[in-house]
Amino acid sequence: MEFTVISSDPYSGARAGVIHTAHGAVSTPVFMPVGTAGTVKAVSHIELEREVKAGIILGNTYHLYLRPGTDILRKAGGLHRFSSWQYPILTDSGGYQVFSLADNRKITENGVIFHSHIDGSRHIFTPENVVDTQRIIGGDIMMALDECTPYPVEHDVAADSMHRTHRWLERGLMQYRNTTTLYGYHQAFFPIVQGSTYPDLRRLSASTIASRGLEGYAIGGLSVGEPVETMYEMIELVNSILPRDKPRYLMGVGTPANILESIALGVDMFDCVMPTRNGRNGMLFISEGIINIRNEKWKDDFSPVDPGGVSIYSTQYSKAYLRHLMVSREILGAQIASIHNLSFYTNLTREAGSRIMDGSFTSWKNIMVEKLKRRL
RNA sequence: GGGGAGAUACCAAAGCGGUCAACUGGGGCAGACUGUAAAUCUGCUGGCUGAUGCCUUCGGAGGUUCGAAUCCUUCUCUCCCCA
Repeated sequence: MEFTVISSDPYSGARAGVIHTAHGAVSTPVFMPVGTAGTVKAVSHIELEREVKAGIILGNTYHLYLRPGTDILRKAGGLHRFSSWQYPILTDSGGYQVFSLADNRKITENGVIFHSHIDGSRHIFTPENVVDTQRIIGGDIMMALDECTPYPVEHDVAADSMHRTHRWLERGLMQYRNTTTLYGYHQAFFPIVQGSTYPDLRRLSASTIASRGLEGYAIGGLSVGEPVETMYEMIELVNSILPRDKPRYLMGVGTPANILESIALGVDMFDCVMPTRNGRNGMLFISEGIINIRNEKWKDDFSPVDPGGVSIYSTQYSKAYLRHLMVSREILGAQIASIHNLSFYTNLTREAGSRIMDGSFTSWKNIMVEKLKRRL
């Protein structure tokens, strides 16, 4: 994997670049739709390619390990072939499930013991076997097993957790280096910075991880409930330490405004379930702000979902029709909302990239952030 | 013509003397959602009120009772069965 910074914004930390992977090049800044269980919910790969124009999508180790399971994935020849997606894939390690499935797991030094949310069966995820599973899934970028700490958390708890994540990184890295791809192409391995909202921990975590000489670096444990300003402070601090010549991936973020602000702080890669999950629940991110399409006020608004949208799904269907579909719980409603939101997100990061290259990023970003936060 | 059942809030449907402004569903309205246990979850849904509280409601009218959606009389209307 190769990353090239093409242009840097003179007024902020923003940069535009390209990541070259075995399954193609990805322009950054990039938004990566989340496809947890081998599918970006409600969106086919055809629409993902043609309408969303997604350059790379996510898969999840925990979920894919449980279903369909590693035997099937190996027989299929990896997730690309299994799901018929020919572009890059990044797989999360299951570290987020340490946070989101906190009631079903136990953390030990060796790894995380999960009780399957599907059938209750017991499974242990170690830094090593999570690499093995990701080798089988075959993502272009694999993530180290980390512990996504909740917020708020005591300093000493956050420190213990962070140090464990660092120890797990060493073990995962060893496994990564002692194993090889199963399908004939390179897979990168990204470590994850933790440290909650404590500057000293974030600084230590970033410098520890930056010293590993890897192909990209992720920032985890944010957008878990902390004030947004605190999140930005942590990003800025971490990015001042992470290498400039490698991609920086802010995990799980966020709103359109969050993404633009984070691009300004030097983040290159994003993923978030918001455009899909919130979309399925009626929240639409459009050029003028945020709307809840289920609201009564849209019942006779026959204007396009987003007149400023780039996808035909945004411009062809009316708000009134989409509201009808959502209120009636029709499947098409979830599809249109998801495709619209995702195309909005990918277009936003794409435009950020072109603004960085032509030097207009910062002024544009400042206007857009205010606009995109508005509730209509 | 004879016999029987029933009328409760937007709809359906509990309740059968006080703890009922009235269970529960649906519908409606609004909110939440940030590396997806989510096409999920939460709240409100007679009026006024920040809360307490107050006022008007259970087909209509009248009555019994300290007190009625609940008991009695009567009227109106629905539905079912037998002719």
